[in-house]
Amino acid sequence: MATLKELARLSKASIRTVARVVHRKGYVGAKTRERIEGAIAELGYEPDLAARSLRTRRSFEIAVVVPTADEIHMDKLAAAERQLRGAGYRLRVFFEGQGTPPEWKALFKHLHASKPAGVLFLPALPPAGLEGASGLGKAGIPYVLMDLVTGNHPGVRIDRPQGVYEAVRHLIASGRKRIAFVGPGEAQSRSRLAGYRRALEEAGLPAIHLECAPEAAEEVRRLGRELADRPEKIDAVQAYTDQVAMGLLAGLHDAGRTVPREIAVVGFDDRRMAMLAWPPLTTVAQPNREVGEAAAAMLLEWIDRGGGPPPVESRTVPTRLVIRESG
Amino acid sequence: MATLKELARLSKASIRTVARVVHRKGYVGAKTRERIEGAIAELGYEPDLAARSLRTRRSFEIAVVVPTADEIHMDKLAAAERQLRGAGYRLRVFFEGQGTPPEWKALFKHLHASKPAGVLFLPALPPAGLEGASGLGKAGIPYVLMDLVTGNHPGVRIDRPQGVYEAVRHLIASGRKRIAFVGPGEAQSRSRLAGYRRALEEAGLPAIHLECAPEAAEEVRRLGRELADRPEKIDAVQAYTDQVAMGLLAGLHDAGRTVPREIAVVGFDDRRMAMLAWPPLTTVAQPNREVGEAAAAMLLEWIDRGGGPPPVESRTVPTRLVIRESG
DNA sequence: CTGAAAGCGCTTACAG
DNA sequence: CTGAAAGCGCTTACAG
Repeated sequence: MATLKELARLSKASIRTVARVVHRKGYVGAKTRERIEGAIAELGYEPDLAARSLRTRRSFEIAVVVPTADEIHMDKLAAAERQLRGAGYRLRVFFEGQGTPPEWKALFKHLHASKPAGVLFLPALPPAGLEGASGLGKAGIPYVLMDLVTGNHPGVRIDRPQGVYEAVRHLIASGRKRIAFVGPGEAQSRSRLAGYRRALEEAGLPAIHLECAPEAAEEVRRLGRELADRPEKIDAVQAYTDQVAMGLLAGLHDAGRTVPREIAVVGFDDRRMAMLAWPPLTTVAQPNREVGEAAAAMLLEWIDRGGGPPPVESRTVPTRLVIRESG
Repeated sequence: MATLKELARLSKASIRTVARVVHRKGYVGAKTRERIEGAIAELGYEPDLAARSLRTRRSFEIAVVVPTADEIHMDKLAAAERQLRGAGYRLRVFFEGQGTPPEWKALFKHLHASKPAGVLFLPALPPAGLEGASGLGKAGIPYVLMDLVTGNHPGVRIDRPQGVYEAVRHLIASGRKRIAFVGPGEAQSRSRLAGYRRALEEAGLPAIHLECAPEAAEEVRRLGRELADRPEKIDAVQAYTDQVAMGLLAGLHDAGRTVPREIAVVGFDDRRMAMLAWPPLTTVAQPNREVGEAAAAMLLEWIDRGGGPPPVESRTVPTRLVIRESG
């Protein structure tokens, strides 16, 4: 690969001057500049990032910690990468806790030692990861959480209450009166429950929280089978995720119920499968692209400030109700 | 961060000797070694990769090109990363062609210039990417395709014919006689069709290829609606992907058909949603972990050989029939 | 077996 | 405005 030295020789200028052109700063005589730019194009020069980081002691690497590699999170990451790449950074990914138990200690030790320009944490980061993230911040390594749920971290807040609020309002507007929320317990469902309860309260309708483990497909399906026979006379469900919604649909179909005529079902996430469900799922879409772009922007801003204290504000991005056929 | 120099000072040895301990090669006196190892632990030394690659002119980066970031491909990548990380390499990801049109030229220019230790290509790589990959190989940069479909490339071949063969055999064994294949045209479906046709021929049953664009959800659903009324009297379907299978299921349900009683449906991929379909989808599972591990192994092997010509052999990994309720 | 030294490509304070 | 030079941390051929 071409080096500054070769560039200098070819264009009969000093390394110093070539560097000026490469960095687009400092005055360089018009003719000299022209020669140098010609040489850059001719040799296809790209600066050696290893040398640059060795010299400047800064890195152009953004480390990305990926606790779960599902499509909605990868869409967020793809959007972030676009921005970050444009700003001259590269993404280095660490899958952690998939297939093998996570080794947070080793990972954070490595991150502290390799000093990336910044770190991006994808959802769903467990407590051990959250703690490690704080440690990075204290050590002056900027970081951003792609899904800020709780605690005092720089991150992007996905406005779940608002999306769920809209979804439940939509159910109410279409005449539903006994709307259940199906998902995990209070702690994990907090933000969705907030929107759910607000909509119901405004309409003077009762809240019905049916708990289930969202990953337990069989359990969710069974719940769906029994849903229509429950004493609460449920006529609609806001599910915790699309996956829960799909499990409920399966159970409802098992029991011979018609969706949405007897029971409406609304999901959350808008995965690609949502439109393939039967009936196609009405759901609250996560704004993956906006999340990625907002996270990238926050991280770049903190990096450009040269480390220091974390940004005070987190950004909140809205969710969006997507109406299909299930509710 | 600690440097070799500090380590040398702390352990009263020369840099050369410290380097020996770090690299675990060459003889070092027992006492010296002990002092040095103590110092390494105490300072939490991790070598500076920028300096190392600047000096050795080799990189410890594996570039990963990601044309589509869906969960099954990310599972493959996660498995590969585990192996590669263990061997001292880091993954640098490039999402290409998601959200913005792909810029293959710029990407490959960058890859040639930055000389990663190797490059991993995830499915589904379009022709422009394939061509660029060959170019890397010719320039001495090892690469592996995670899903080798066609052409002469080092890569992992997913044994689709065998999985589809098993699936169709399973359908035949359960009494199906008019088994259709639903998916895109000959070229794209070739490997699946091979397994499909072999099973049918062996049983003396007719092949029925119904074409559809796998991404066109509405079209697939319509096809599903009309499936049972077709002159071919179809009683089972092998779908191109789980997504096609789900679309067909939706259409079949629209038309009031019972699955699998009237028509059995088998998918391909075993996405996480497959078990959430109604009825839960019988499908052919891609061996994501094995694919990732095989790809990593091939890449490491080529890297260790120090570039040169590509490995002659591609590896083939088997697929696996997962029987649920839809067929 | 171990030490002193050169040099990878870059950036940048210092001269001229 | 532009040139010569030092040094980032590492590896490694060369001495001793």
